[in-house]
Amino acid sequence: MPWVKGRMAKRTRRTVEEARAAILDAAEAVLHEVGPAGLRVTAVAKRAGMAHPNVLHHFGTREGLLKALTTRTVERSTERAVRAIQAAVVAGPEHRKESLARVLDAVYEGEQGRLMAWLVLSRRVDDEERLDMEPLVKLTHAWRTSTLGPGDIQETRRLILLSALAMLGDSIAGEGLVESLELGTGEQGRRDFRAWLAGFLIEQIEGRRE
Amino acid sequence: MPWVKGRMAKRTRRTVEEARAAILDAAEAVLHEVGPAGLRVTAVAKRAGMAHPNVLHHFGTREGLLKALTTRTVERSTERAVRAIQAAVVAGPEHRKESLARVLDAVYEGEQGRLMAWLVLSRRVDDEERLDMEPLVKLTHAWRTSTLGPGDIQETRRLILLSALAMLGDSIAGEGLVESLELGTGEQGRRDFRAWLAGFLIEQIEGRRE
DNA sequence: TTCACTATTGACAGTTCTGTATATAAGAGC
DNA sequence: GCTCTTATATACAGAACTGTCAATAGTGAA
Repeated sequence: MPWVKGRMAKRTRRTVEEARAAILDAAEAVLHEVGPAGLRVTAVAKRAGMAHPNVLHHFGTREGLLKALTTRTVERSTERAVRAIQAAVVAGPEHRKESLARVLDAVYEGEQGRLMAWLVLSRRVDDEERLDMEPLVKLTHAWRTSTLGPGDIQETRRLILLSALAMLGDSIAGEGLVESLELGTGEQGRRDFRAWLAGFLIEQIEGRRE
Repeated sequence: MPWVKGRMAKRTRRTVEEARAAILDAAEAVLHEVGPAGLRVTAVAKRAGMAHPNVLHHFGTREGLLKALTTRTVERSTERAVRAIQAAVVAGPEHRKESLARVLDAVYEGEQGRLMAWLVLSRRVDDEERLDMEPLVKLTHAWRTSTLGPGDIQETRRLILLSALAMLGDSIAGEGLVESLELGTGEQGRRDFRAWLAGFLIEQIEGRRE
């Protein structure tokens, strides 16, 4: 049977890598808004500027797309965190507070926090994608001891946990809560809080040093 | 036209209040698992043991159901928090740490934390349902000054923010992160962390008192 | 230029889901 | 008992969504 119905649109042919990246970027934007359960293959395709079967061609199924996106997000997040801490280490002890503030900013910077929150909440991270926190613990503890002298590593672990949970909460509810508590408006209020938190953590560590 | 197809099932007729409560309970359980975007009216009905049009009869639309559930969840959460803090106030200064730990436990106790996380993340709280934190601030500051003497209320606000964000993060990622950081397993690890956090907060406040 | 490969597309099938129309039975009130 | 109200049920319509299939057009290699 000949092929007559409809007129074909112009096609832009990408390499496999380009196509996959474009689709993942689009999926990330969609997921940022509606979360994994609300992610529609058609919406992703539309945002990526292609027909939806092409998305399925590259990722097999909707579920495959979500899995790939989860992997990429987790990798990027841990990468980002490790790099920020390494930067803090080389910055030296005299910039403790600024470095720590920058670490806090970096961990769930921009949309990454919301993405992680969605993925964790829908149990997509933590099952397949167990986070490996050990390098982060080692790095942080090394940084801490190098600037403040020896300390309890369990305490480091707890402080990391506190920071991680607070940053995760911040990326979910930060804007609303900062304003509800009259601690400033919008992004500035959140940055102020993070700066304060950095100082708070360092004071606490110093107070326990002896 | 006569009505012949199918045989009617036994019916249990509830009052409006009972029916609405049963449906909201079912919806809460479903939402706990899959979030607002994943909530299906049919799934709620099945869980509540009724046919799905009955759900729509009571709440109009799927959206109406979600709105009602959001309202109920926000009310319950704030109620719970306020009550826990009031209990802490009457408990007196000698039980500061235990009281604070119990407040932290209560805020997002059980499934409430996950529910709030879903609702905030999908922007269902914060638009219509702006949280009113002022009573909580007042209560907490009164408690703080009554046990520790006068202090900066801005600091109280920041500490509340830190606690709220950490508890929110805890209800989302607590289990996984506590284990990843080797700070205990399961619920016990989280309780330990909350107890430690209570002590941490109080030490910090005392250190800044003078 | 020609050819092979495959990224991309339009059309469609099957399922699922929300919302509606209509019928019925469980109670409440008389 | 009888009637009226309405919570609940079945059946169905229409839309949306995922995944399949076959056709087609870029693109690199021969």
